[in-house]
Amino acid sequence: MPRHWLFKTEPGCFSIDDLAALPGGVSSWDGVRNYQARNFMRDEMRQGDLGLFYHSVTNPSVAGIVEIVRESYPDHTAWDPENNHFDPKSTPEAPRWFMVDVRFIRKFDHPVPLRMLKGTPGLERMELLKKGSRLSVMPVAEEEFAIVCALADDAANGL
DNA sequence: GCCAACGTTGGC
DNA sequence: GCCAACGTTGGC
Repeated sequence: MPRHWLFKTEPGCFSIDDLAALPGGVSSWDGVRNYQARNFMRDEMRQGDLGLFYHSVTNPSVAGIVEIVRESYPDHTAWDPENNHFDPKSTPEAPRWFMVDVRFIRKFDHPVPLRMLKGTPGLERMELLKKGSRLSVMPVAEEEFAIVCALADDAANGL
């Protein structure tokens, strides 16, 4: 049974259009430097799982859907002193940070705004909506995933 | 720009 | 192990 996830990113840094423009629409989800988020990627994500692609900060909203196409492997950007996410405590021999590869599936014609999620029945317990939630990678319940997709389709149909 | 909430660091 | 200080995230 595939699980569902949410990937958070600032669109000014990496947007769903950026992902869609890559060859095959595939990108590694590198740069995560939070242990809880890492553990989700390293231990729980499986090929074929689906994820919501969330834009934070500017027009906070769910922008589309991605799929996990490669399970976790070491995040080599942690080894590069020139990289913004460099971490000297991570080495090729003892990698500390991990990432998965995601593939672009779909961009919503009408992104689902955060403020709409907040008022939608069935999403009360969504991790994203919890006060002070700052996780950049988090699980999403199957029902929650379906509700968000339905909201996007409703918006596309002018409802 | 503001500020609440969070994770990490480091002194003790 | 505790906790204050700090830097960061992210909504508004």
